[in-house]
Amino acid sequence: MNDPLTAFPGYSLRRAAHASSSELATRLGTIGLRQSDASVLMLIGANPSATASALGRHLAIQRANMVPLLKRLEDAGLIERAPIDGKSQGLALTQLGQDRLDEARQVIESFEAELILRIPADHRDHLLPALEAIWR
Amino acid sequence: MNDPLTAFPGYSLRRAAHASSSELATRLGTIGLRQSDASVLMLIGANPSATASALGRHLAIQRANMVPLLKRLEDAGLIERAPIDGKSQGLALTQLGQDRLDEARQVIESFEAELILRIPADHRDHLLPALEAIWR
DNA sequence: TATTGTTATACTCTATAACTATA
DNA sequence: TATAGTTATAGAGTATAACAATA
Repeated sequence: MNDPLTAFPGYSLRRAAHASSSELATRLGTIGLRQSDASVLMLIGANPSATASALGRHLAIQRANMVPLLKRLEDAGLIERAPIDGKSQGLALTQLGQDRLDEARQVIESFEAELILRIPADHRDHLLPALEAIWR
Repeated sequence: MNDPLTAFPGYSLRRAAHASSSELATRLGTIGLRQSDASVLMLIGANPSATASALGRHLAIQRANMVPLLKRLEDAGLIERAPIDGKSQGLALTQLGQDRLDEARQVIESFEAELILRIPADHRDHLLPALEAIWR
């Protein structure tokens, strides 16, 4: 089939992200996490007592959409909240959350390693800086 | 904020695709098209009398999800269907569809040109081959 | 006044299963 | 038997508006 789309980096970006994302989602699913769950756990792990709003801003997830996400993690016993002041609450991993994060990190790191290996060596080191120029 | 995610190409791939995708969606919205609409129009334009199933396979859109998409394009008077045999139907652009495709192409091409310019020159030519290695 | 957390809601995208009719 | 088109449906991601309480 004649394909005028694949010449566009933007189109390939979408297709590559979708393919890679589906694969990672499947793997994280085996430990009961979504990609957004894993992102939030990693960010809380690296920033104990961060607030929901701050995490959302950093991850480009809106405040309103953080609510069910955090509720899910809390209901699963992975995170807990502690009041900072009357308005904000700091988030932290429980021990179970820390353990789950360790599992997630293993899944993600082996996934990322395989992803990088798929890229021909002469293009490999250019990918991350090129992508960051697009969204950062 | 301490961020362990941005070191991962897979994460940056998602963020870059989302950022780029939102921007293009906004621009295509001004001419009344979604990204999937524009993709399908471009593919029909380059492959007259292609079937819905074949387009879907090529674009990674499932048969079932092609139905409302094509109905929308047909209702808007952009495409028409012609029976190939008792089972399949070939898709073609109407004159209105051809005109809309020309508009979409302008939007996409200027978008893609800007996207490429955002990437530092020494990384620029590596992006497309790296992305294609991921999903093709 | 701006921000935090929240509720409610809606739209889009994606996925699966099942059905009919035809190749 | 496999394929094309279709229906119905569900899950997930994303977006906006609005509200109360607090900084």
